[in-house]
Amino acid sequence: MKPGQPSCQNCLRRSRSVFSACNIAELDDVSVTKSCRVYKKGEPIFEEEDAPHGIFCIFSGMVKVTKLGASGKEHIVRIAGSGDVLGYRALLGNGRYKSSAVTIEESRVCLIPRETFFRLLKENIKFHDGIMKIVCAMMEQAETKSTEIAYKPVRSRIAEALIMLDRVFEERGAITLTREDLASFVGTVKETAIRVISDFKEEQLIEVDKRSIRVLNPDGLMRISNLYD
Amino acid sequence: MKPGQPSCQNCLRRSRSVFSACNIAELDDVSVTKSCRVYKKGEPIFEEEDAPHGIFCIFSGMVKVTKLGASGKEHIVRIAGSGDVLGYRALLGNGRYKSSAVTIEESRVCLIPRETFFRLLKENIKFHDGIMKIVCAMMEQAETKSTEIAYKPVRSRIAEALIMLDRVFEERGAITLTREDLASFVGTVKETAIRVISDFKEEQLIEVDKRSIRVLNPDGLMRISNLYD
DNA sequence: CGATCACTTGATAATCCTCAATCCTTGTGG
DNA sequence: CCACAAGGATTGAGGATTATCAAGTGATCG
Repeated sequence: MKPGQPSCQNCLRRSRSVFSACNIAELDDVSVTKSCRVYKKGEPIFEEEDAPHGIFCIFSGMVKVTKLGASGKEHIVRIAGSGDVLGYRALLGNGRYKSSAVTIEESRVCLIPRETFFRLLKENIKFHDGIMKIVCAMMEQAETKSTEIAYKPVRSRIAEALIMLDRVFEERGAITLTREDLASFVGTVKETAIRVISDFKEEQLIEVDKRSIRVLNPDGLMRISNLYD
Repeated sequence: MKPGQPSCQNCLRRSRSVFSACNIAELDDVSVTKSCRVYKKGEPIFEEEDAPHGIFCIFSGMVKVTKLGASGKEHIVRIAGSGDVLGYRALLGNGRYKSSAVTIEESRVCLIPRETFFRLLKENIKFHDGIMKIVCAMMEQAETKSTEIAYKPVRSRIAEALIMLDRVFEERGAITLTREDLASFVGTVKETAIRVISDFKEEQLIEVDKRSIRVLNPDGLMRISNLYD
């Protein structure tokens, strides 16, 4: 393990990550070959059309995965946190990144080189299976998302996003996304997001303190999310 | 091979499908274990929340893959044709179908049982790799689609869809989707789709004959698709 | 402690959906 | 082979939703 780098063996989120499929020797392999660094808030980890050199694993912090949409608007595809991996698709699909990853808070992120990744993939069936399951889950998520953007009104989409983000930000105790990021996560503009959020506050569904949103009534939000089904 | 069933060895689309990675013995395995049948136009092949028993391979015909959206509207996730496989995600992800597949014309479809599928997956690395690439490509496609539905106007989305469908319907010589299906493919309603299509006809970008649409000026459509980027 | 970034609000306007009525196409049964 | 039923396509009017623009106020950070 290189100096100043967190070891995979001691990674708090390991049990909940794909690397839970790896044995000690394999984790050692990863620890020795990876290189980690701290990204400041707002710093890009990789960008659309870059060529991949490995997969990234988030040790701590929060990252938004984005795609550039029409008229330069960025669409947030998903929010990734500690224990999540990024950039596997470009490697597996043998192409370039088709999205960018940018930290939304200071984050410590490890880069596991492609050779190590493919070695694990080949030698550890459970790891391979785990990656496959992630890709399938993401595919499903993306399809669901486009269906929802197409046919659910903004109010419902924001209600749903808040429920989902509440889980992602669980350990933070509150959702701390800018209104703009929240908007681009559900496919709308910040002004609209602001209005809906302030409605939800009125309706006591959430509690807002500056930048942070706390969900008070998930069932109520869930109902709104499905109101127009 | 069971009587009345097309053999994989002679499948016209084999060279362009994932099964191009298979050798004679493997194709034989598939041919012997699969079961094929003809689905009438509009007949479902599988439906959301069904449990998967294998993967489907389209021998001939056209199939729409759909998801149920808000207020019962169906969203067409993609259009699959001859040589395309369906239903792999539910098997790989170890879950149920999260979308439905319905024929949009009479189609001959083969069901390859899960055991055969997993056998191929395990024993043929190239096949495995091919499936992985498909899943990655579909994930990318879905993410792109949600970004576009979020930020591109209907006119642009329809322009783009026509270009893409033109390839899918290449051998038919024209795009033969109902206005309603085209609408639900781009995430709008049939009336809006009809108006945009008739604009495109006015502008000589396409040629319309009854139900079928022929693209005359792909570059013009491409320009419209990217107009608001 | 100023400057930058985020948030808020209101007015206005564009886009797109809904509803309703009508017409055309296609396929089917007599 | 014709007639009619059913499904698909079309058009127009009206209205809801959501985006845009503008003009602030409040927060945060070097």
